[in-house]
Amino acid sequence: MPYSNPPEPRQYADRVCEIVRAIPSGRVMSYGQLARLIPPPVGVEPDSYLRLSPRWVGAAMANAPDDVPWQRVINSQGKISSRPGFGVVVQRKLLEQEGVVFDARERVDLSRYGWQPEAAWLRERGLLAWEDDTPRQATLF
DNA sequence: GTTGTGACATCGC
DNA sequence: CGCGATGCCACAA
Repeated sequence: MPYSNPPEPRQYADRVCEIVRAIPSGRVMSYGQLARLIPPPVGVEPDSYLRLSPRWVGAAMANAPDDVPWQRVINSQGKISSRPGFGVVVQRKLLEQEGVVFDARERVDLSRYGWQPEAAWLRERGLLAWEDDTPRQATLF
């Protein structure tokens, strides 16, 4: 499994955190969804980017500053991804305090709690907001 | 130099 | 719908 890092990990993480900070309380985004808003760094092929970037987002969350609502990032199945030394219990509790409801299978209904930034907000920051959701070569990292 | 192991998504059964 | 395989890397100890 490709666990490579982005060309400029810090810069990439900053972009990720900027988006996560914008997620409203009580809403969630998936790692992949988040990644697809950020254009592939120069030198990274779009298909490689699709394959690798969700992990990069995860890595960014692992080292996120305290002001980043990391609990609002979950996986594409609507479930909390467990990490070593930090059970899913804490994250679930934080989300429930924000009003997020989990079903019997520990899943969140993404069609209900999923969130996506406004197109204008994304444009201002050089992020992607195309309908086809295809990552493009667009940024200078 | 080796080894272990990561906050994922997608596709085929 | 669930489960397993795939991707084939970087970095700390």
